[in-house]
Amino acid sequence: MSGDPITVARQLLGQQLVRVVHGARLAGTIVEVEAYLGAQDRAAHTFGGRRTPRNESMYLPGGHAYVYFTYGAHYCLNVVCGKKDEGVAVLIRALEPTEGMDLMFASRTKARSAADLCSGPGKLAQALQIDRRLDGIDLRVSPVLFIERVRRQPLPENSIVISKRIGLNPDERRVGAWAERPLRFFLKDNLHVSR
DNA sequence: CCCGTGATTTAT
DNA sequence: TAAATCACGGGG
Repeated sequence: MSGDPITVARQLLGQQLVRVVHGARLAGTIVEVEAYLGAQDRAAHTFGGRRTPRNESMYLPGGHAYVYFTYGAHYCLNVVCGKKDEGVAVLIRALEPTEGMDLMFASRTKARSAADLCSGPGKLAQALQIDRRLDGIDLRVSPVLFIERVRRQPLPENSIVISKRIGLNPDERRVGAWAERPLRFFLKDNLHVSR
């Protein structure tokens, strides 16, 4: 959870994201992530060192949570990595649910199957009851949201697929060619990846 | 394919 | 103060 965001992104694949609500565990295996590279990254919230009330927690030291609200409806969870004030993070885009699926279905009334539960950043936030109240928490000490390192080694290279990041607009002058950069990592053939 | 959604950011 | 943006999801 500290280090460069591409390395951290790959290390996060295959680990468990755990949320505890009223003593119950909701958890899933991380199957899709995206790296955001900070000031140089024209698609990152911290591009050019921009600092606003919304993105302030993205400048915290590695291991903290950056949770933001977007499109009037959805929360997205990032794992901040790197050092204080670097503004780099990994967006958690999808999980394969492993624990507390009954509670996830209760939070996500639109979900028709297990694959609908956490197959997108907004979906997993809803399934795990993640909102702005968790913005800025330290994932390494929090009892309500944390990562369990169930794998010691990164997954084999041939089980990971790399692509451009989702949802970025290349026509937007600010983003430009950064929309095409290969900074999305997901598990090959996994049914819980978004789209 | 299109559209709602509203907080947040950016332009006047 | 006003306008534009948006690391999305759901419905046709």
